[in-house]
Amino acid sequence: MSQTPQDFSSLEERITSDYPSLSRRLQQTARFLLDNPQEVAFATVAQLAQQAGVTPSTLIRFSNSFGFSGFSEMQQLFRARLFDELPNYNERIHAVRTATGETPDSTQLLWEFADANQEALSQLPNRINSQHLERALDIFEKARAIHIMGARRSFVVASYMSYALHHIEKPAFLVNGLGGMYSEQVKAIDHEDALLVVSFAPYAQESRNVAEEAHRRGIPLVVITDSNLSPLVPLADVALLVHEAEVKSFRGLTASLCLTQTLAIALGMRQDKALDRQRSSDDAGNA
Amino acid sequence: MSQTPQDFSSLEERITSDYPSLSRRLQQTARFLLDNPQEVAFATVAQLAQQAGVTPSTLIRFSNSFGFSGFSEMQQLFRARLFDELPNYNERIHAVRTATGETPDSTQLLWEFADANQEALSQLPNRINSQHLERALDIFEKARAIHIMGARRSFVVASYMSYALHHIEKPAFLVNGLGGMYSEQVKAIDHEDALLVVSFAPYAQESRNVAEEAHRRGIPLVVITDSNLSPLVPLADVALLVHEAEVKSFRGLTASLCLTQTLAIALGMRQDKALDRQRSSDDAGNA
DNA sequence: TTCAAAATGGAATCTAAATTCCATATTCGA
DNA sequence: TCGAATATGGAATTTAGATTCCATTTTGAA
Repeated sequence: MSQTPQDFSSLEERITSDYPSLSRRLQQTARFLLDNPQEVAFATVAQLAQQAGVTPSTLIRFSNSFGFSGFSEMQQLFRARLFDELPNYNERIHAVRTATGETPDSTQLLWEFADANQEALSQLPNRINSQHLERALDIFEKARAIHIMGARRSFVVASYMSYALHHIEKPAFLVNGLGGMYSEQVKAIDHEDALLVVSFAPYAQESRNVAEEAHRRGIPLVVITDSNLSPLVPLADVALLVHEAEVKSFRGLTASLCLTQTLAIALGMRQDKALDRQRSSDDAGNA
Repeated sequence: MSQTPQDFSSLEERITSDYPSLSRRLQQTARFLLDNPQEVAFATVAQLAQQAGVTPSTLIRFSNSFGFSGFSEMQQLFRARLFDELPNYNERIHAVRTATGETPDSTQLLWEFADANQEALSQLPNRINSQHLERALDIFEKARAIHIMGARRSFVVASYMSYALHHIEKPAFLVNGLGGMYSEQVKAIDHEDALLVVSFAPYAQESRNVAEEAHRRGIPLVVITDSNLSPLVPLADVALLVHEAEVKSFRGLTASLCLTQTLAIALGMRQDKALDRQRSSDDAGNA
């Protein structure tokens, strides 16, 4: 006696292996489901039944025969699949919580944070627009030096970017406002440089000011922020949006850090390529 | 009078441009919808309303105000988006990889980083020893103030800890070596305080010096590092070990950040509990 | 060929979700 | 500070969809 499948891939397997023993209509249903998993995730029983050429009852029976309480239950697996194979976040948290008793102790909390951050990371690449990413890199590559600004929470991201850029030997300066000299630091930015501003709700005033100043001066501006509604978006040449995990009303930074890491390394790879090209054209010239 | 949006991106645009003229609740709704398009595609009005912190009516009103006959009609756009944008995580990675040939472009890289960091996060809670975590929290809770030190890459983690502690209103000082004054800053640490040193291979000399100084003076020392073989471990009262992801020989920081987040919030929860206890015993005294 | 068992379709029912409506609260201008 | 206009929450209602049930059909063994 086999278990009811808990995720899409085991369901898929089960259907495939049981297929020969199914009745004509159920086979027809099976074929349809495996061929159109996307459709199944969204549509209603009636719609699917029609498309599959069976009756709604057949779909229900099919679900029941695989151990589900009804079609809806089975449909959840088709939906979860679209969420990058991740089952429902809340259910998992809940599972951990009940397993460890009522009071969430620090280890419990660690699980929750790790989980929430994983979730954020899994969605990050889907949410980042490839064109935007490329354009940000174009700007950085052209820039003689990159200036980076982030206040409060965003400072962490800014300092990481600064570190990573040093690592790939791209000139980088952290606009840190030491001695209250934000605006002086912005004034020192050359027109051949670029500026990266990182800012999340509630959007520190210092960051807005710096972004505005750079915008006014026509300095190429890339921003990393959390929403299209951020006041920095209208000022930016390119805006990269990240969505961070939140646990106990405290937001993480993993997605932003991961994006930052990517920006720096991608930039490093571009630089290497450019250097290679330069070398080989030099060789050609010498030959 | 503008048209009802027919696809997700025009809806997104419309929401963004109309945002300022919306009421408080509708703005809240707008933010939620734009931040969680995936969720919106699947969940029911009631679930979404709860997550967004509004009532179901608000979601309907929101949909109506953008010209839809109801929420369901608007939801179709969120679904359509998933339908053509997201085949499947693995398929996606593969598609990106083959489409771009051998050289991984920036988007490909983003997938790799996100994936690697997810992996690191998934192992983090298992690798962290619960007792160690608790002991670190004990030390922090007892401390009047927490001093934090991290150089280079670890500086990012240190500054995040500093931010997070301010957030929970625990006195925190970043030992930043401004003006080359590391040792002066360590000398200023009181015996009732605690020190957190973050250091990863190749273990910056400054961090070792600071840790040694604190150890000599008998100041409670917690370290976050990457191996039991780290020179900081013998000096520490508690050592927390994290294992970071590595892509293109570049290490991430997500696991350390996640641990840091946990430390801060767990500490915050302890403080709250202590405060509650204090209050209720005060009440008892008054009665 | 017949009959019992299994499968099927579709109407009837039941459930859950979407929507409407209205009383209350909030905002904003006078 | 008041009152009108607008916004909001939540209960009541409606609607759509899932599920069940049963009469009919098909299958396959004797």
